[in-house]
Amino acid sequence: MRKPCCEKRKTKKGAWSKQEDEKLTQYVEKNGEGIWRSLPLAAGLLRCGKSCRLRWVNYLRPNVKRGNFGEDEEDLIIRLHALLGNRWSLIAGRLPGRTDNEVKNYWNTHLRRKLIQMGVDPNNHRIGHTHNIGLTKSSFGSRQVNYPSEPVDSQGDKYSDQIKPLSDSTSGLESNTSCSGLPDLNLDITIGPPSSFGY
DNA sequence: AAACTTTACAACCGCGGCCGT
DNA sequence: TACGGCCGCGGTTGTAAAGTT
Repeated sequence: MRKPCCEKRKTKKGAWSKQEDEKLTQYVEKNGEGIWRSLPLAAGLLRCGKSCRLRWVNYLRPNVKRGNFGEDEEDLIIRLHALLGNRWSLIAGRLPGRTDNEVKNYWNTHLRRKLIQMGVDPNNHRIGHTHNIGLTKSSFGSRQVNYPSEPVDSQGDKYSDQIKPLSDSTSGLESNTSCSGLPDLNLDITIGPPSSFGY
């Protein structure tokens, strides 16, 4: 059994102070990301490396977008969740400036509830407990969200402009057949204006 | 105004996978 | 091939803020 990474040293837990944020930011800006395990000592922080990484990635990183999610982002998250399930890092990777933690939190606090209110099971994106595949929920707020009507093939072209196949392996969707039974999705999704979603 | 409840989100924890030895 | 260390991920918890009674 692996020991917790922070067992060796006395480490601080809980909310980060301004001073800690500044130390971490200065260190990462000077030395770059990586080697999280040794970073706290080098930066003069009484935190474990994982904690530093989380704080940097989710909060301090310069291009992190904070604040409310737009409607286009909401739609994209819902559609991606229907395709990918709880693979938050992959979903977040398609949302510039958003982190997996933020997407996960937003899903759990807002979108899950929204889908439930709409009568959609947030786990499988089906209406109620029927086994419909290929549902089209006619309203999401004032707009429409189309769920995938069937598993995508490797070309991924069922999702028109928003979801296109990637040519390289950096999509994070690495295998042809995922262990969860999902098809090879190989998505290349960008956020466009809501009107371009084709609803 | 106070007490209580709900919501939102930052942070922690444990596990699995990858990589070097 | 086996082992150990590290990183990243997803689930869960803690708590401050907002809302309600």
